[in-house]
Amino acid sequence: MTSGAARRPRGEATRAALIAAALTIVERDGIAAATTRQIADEAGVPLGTVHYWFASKDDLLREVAAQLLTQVRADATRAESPATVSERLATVFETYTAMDAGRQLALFELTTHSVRDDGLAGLAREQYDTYRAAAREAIEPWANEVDAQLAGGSSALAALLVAVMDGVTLAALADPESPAPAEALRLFAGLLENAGIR
Amino acid sequence: MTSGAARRPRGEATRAALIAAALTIVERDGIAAATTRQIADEAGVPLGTVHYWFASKDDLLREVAAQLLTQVRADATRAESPATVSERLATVFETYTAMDAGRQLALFELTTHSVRDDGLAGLAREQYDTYRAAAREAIEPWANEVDAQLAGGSSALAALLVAVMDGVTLAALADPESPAPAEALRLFAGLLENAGIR
DNA sequence: AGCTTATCTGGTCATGCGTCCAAGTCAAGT
DNA sequence: ACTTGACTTGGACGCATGACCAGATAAGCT
Repeated sequence: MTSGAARRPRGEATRAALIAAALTIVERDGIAAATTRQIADEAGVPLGTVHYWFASKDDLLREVAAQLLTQVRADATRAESPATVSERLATVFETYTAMDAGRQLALFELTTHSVRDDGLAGLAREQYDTYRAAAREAIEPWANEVDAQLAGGSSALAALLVAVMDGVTLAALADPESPAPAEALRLFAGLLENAGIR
Repeated sequence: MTSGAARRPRGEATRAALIAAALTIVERDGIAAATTRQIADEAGVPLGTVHYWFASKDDLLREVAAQLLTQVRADATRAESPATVSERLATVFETYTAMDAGRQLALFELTTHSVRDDGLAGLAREQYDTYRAAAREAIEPWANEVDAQLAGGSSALAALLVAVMDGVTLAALADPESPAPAEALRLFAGLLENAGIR
């Protein structure tokens, strides 16, 4: 990460490093552990630098959240298009579970934190808008089929997919040993096929 | 002369009051806001009392979690038995949404907090065991039907119900204006009926 | 009565927090 | 060569935090 860019204002690199460091800590240790000191330490810069580049800690947090959502979008579009919905569901699930557990937790923490804290208002909504958009895009190939056969159409299905993935992920985080999340997901795929979606 | 007002020792009542106060704060302002001082203040006792009754803040937190789970169990069993699964689903959803938003958030915070913090290890697992048990109990009347028709049986259905409710609830918290959560739930009920569960 | 034990209380401790600032550094522009 | 302005730095500020303690008080027992 130290590679050149000598022509550009060096400062921006520091700013980016701080965001990256904050992201690392949020994923590894949680939002609560992301203090200004820890972040500065992780980035290898003195404490004072943090407040030169960010007016407040919440400002930094907002940038971290934006980066997190960008990664979610990237992960969502990266998955290829399998033949059937249940295969698609399986790959999406794999993408989720392959994702670092810390990042999964961070996304949940981000939601609750945003709902509680006025300083981060609206962030949770953007987060779930992003989720639903990604899901809608993922089922795009079956859109016509779904719209014809399912109440609420592909929009409702996208929302349901997000809900199921969220619930399954959270349950898997809470109890990694339990087979319940995987079973639930398999059942859900069966229900979809039952409804004529494949 | 120190201010008189010699109060009589209340014993265990003080302990219970502290747990109740902590619960109030956790639901109203979040786990992060539940500091020992805030709790003592809410309970109307001096700060020192907190550490007389609880060895550490985590100890108090554990009691709060236990109380929270007890309430969840009570809410789950309180609901009456409707005629069909989709009606049952609707009443469960109402129970969830009727629940204070603060409490819903608190339960999610509890999960993430427990997974992150070694001091509260195992709590999240107990939480989701409780959820699944409640769900299994809720669909008990249809157990035979479900076991015969659905892959994974009523155990898998219970897990899926929990996942859907969790996901839908979280989405509703993140964006109270959006109709997506309700749509998703309606679609899910339709999928169940499609599978022959009523 | 005195003695013992449980409960309560105000104050103190070290630590960590977000924020701020005055002085320092250094490359680019004149 | 000198000024400018972006960038960096170490230290400081006031406040909140979890934990702890020695002394005060009340209740129960002999």
